[in-house]
Amino acid sequence: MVSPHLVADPITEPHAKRERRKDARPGELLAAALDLFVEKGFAATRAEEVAKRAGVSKGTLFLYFSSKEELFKAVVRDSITGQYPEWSSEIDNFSGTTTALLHHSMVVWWSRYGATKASGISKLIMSEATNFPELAAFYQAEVVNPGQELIRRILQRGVDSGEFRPLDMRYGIYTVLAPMLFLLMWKHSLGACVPENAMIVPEDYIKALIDTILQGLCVPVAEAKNNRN
Amino acid sequence: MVSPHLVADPITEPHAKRERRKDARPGELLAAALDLFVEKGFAATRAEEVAKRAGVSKGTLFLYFSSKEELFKAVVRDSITGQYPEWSSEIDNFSGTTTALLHHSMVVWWSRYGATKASGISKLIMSEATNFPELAAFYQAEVVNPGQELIRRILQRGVDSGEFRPLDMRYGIYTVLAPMLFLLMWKHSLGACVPENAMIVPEDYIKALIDTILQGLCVPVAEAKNNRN
DNA sequence: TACATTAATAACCCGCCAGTCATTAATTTC
DNA sequence: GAAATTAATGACTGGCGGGTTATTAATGTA
Repeated sequence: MVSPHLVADPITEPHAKRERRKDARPGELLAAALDLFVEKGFAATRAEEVAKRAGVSKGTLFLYFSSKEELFKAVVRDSITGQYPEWSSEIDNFSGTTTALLHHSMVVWWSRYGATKASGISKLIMSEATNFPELAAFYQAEVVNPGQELIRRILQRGVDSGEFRPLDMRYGIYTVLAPMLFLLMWKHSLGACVPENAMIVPEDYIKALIDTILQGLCVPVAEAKNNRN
Repeated sequence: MVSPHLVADPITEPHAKRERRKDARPGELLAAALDLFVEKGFAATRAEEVAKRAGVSKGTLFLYFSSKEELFKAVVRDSITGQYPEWSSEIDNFSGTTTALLHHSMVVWWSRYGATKASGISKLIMSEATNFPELAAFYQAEVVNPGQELIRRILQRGVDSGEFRPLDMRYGIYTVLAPMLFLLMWKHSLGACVPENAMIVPEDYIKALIDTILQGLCVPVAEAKNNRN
């Protein structure tokens, strides 16, 4: 998680019973909640188990967060939203081609988000949005909309420079977003239960993906004339 | 669902109490289960509610399906797996270009599966795979593997004919699969809770997608020379 | 040391739900 | 139309889990 712990992990370094540590509790509870939400989903995560992992009783959890939903919102704010400003300025300051920027952004997004525990939150939301509409609305407003805006800026940069063909931005962003979110979903769903031979290697997937996104499946018209067999 | 009902919908045409209709019950229970699994997911669907929607008591449900998991497997076999033979032969018999075949397949897949209730099953599995590993394994074996094989055959046809560039099939299939499954996920998750302006229109999404898949984002090298601005 | 404050606890409440089983009654058999 | 068969029922069980609260005890204050 993002928030710094004020003390050592309560699991590895157990404390005396009934120790009073008001400042440290929220961070420890958020860390435990992130772990369990990602592992089991929102509905299937038990408040008591979150408390236990954080080294406190269930009563203490509800002392710091008024409900399971509020706990979840706090986890999202703690582990996702905070990264946007940094990404935004990286896009602004990038000096290479937009092709390189796009490539770079996808690889970096995966290594700094997709490959981390926090990405399980995105999977959780897509999984449980319809059962918890308020959480979905919260996520749409605070995570999805700002995130899509970042992609839009990258693609617009390519169109403006003449590198990319003109795009309907309303759907163009999904050219990038859809395969990346699919990879994320896969990693946290079937990818976790699948036989060796059906495994996706994220780095290889992204490499193959970028190639197709940029050039398409078709043989370029110019080459096609020479290669006809 | 696919299986034909042997009698009219028990909801719209209620029957006398304790009517004995052994032949009709399984189909009605499968239909009710599909509705509710798609609407609420596997874990959140209540056996009693399935029974109620099918017009029977909970006891009767367990008379025909030994557990909730067996009920789910029966729903999958009833509503998805049955379609594969037809799709397979359509691919074999298609006589146009592979570009046209790919386009056609994606549109048809959406209209005959993605846009229907049954597609909610795919969303459900990606959502709950980690909580129900046996269901995930079942789905991987009976749905995912055969489905990916169909896509592979389409792409290989294009490579063989010289229309498509050579592809690493291990990842090439995801060029097609990922955006389509993302659309499906979206429709059944955030897409169901999202404001008007963030809505995805599947037909427009697919149109934009196919264009990019085939040609890529980049301006073709040949044109780029003329268009430089 | 005595008292006040409050962090932390554990028992408790209440509603839910997968799966069971004894009972009921519709249908079949003779 | 009586007996046998079996489809269907609904009450019941056992366990779970979000949230509450009376109680306990750690810490601060004087």
